[in-house]
Amino acid sequence: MNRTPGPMGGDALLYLTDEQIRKGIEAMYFAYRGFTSDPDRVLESRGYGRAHHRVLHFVHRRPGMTVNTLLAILGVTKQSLNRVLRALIEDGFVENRVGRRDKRERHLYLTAAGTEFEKELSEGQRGRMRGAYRRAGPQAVAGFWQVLEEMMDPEQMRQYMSLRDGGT
Amino acid sequence: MNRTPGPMGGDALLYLTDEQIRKGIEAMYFAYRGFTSDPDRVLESRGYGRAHHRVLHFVHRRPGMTVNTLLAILGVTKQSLNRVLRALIEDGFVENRVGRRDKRERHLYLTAAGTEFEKELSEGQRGRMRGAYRRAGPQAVAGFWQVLEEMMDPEQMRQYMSLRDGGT
DNA sequence: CTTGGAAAGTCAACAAGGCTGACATAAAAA
DNA sequence: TTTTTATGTCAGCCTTGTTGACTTTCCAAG
Repeated sequence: MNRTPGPMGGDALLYLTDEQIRKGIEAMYFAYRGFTSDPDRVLESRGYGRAHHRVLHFVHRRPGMTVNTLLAILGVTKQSLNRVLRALIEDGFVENRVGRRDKRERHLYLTAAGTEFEKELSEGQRGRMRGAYRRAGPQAVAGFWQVLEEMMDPEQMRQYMSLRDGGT
Repeated sequence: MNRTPGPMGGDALLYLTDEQIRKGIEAMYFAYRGFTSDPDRVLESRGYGRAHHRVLHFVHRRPGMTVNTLLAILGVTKQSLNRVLRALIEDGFVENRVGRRDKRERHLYLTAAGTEFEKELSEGQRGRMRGAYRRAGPQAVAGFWQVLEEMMDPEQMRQYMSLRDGGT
């Protein structure tokens, strides 16, 4: 479907002026800002930062994930993660269970309070995305997805998709 | 087009499970990371950060913009911007001209070196987006745009779109 | 069984880039 | 003349990233 010459004898590439590309870059910037603004407000009121939100999000998505896995997903150092994770554990939002098969590993879970907090954090974000999806329509959403996928780092994504930490 | 019931008697809303919405949230996170990774590498090699890139980008897009305008776009404090802007001016990438009509204002321009640097910074990003656009196809791109626009803060965007700093 | 390496955690020190508050100067506007 | 606006600057704080060094616990290979 792409690469086929258009009616003007050119091809889809011709429509991608530098101006359009740069507008796309700005759109990503502003959209990402809008996208994080809701949780940011909730986080600030509770004395947390975006780093805490990321931990809560991924632990919610993959309960039982190990610390090492989380490190790989977030792409930060363990010292950096540890500061954030320690706070969340001390405040009772995240739980740290010793691995059953491998006792060196720690598997991460959200507590009831953590689940509640994560829900509160992502509520605005989910509402915003739901609204955007609804107003733009299903076809637009499909396109949105395709382009976003193309922008991700393929190496990174292959790694993330293959994660499957079970076991206590 | 939206809100019209589909062939199943339901409507598009039915397809938006919580799982899909949350996957969309993750897609934004990972895509944004991929999106910034190219310039980040260039910046690091030169001892700059993302904040410098943002300044170069917007000054390139709107030459002659005032400091106040840039502050409004970036949404940071002037103390924070000043640190970054000062470095760019001292290093000869940005120029600071006194306003003609209002001599209190400083209008910002990229120098030749600044234009070059900006180009180098955005090169990878533009290539990535161009590739994503091309592989996903024009229809997908239109949808991508629609959804991104819906995610931006409307207040913020109305403000940005109306900017037009002329004058020296 | 010993030993090497992996998983996790911690301390210290540093940098970028946000923030607030206080203050200074020049120029426009009232 | 006085007030307000636009800009710039100093000092100090916070979060979240970084390196480097070191410990404890435990698995696994020899």
